[in-house]
Amino acid sequence: MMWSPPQPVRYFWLVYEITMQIPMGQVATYGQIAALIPPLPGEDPDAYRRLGPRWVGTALRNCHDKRVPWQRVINSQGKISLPAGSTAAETQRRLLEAEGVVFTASDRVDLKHYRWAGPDAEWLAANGLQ
DNA sequence: CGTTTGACTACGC
DNA sequence: CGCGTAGCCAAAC
Repeated sequence: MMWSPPQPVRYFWLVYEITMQIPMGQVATYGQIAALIPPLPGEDPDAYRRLGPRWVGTALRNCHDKRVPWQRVINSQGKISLPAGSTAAETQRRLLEAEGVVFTASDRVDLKHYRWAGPDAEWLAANGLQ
């Protein structure tokens, strides 16, 4: 990868764990997931804020675990971030539509309607977050 | 050694 | 809503 978080393994693992919490038919943004992962003591909070969303994308790009519903993670504009027109992007859209997610005429998902509210406090506590 | 490039965002018009 | 811009940073060219 071109750049990586201070502790790639921990970061990637958390991205996968969090993504697996997203319910079918709902979506989350890269930034939304990044915001759930706090820097460890001594790590640069600023770097997490600036680069977190990128790291989430990198983590999902490198994910080979089929249990992870990577298709439910899209960008802050409600659009698919994979290269437009690519087979990968088409696959993501097809998977989401199969879950009931509707795309607008501008190939966008209405985040107001489909955005995941985030993990509940119980899950966060059980995973040492917040 | 300068430029391009990524599964990102926020912001301006 | 569509586009451009800036911030970002290390690897690949």
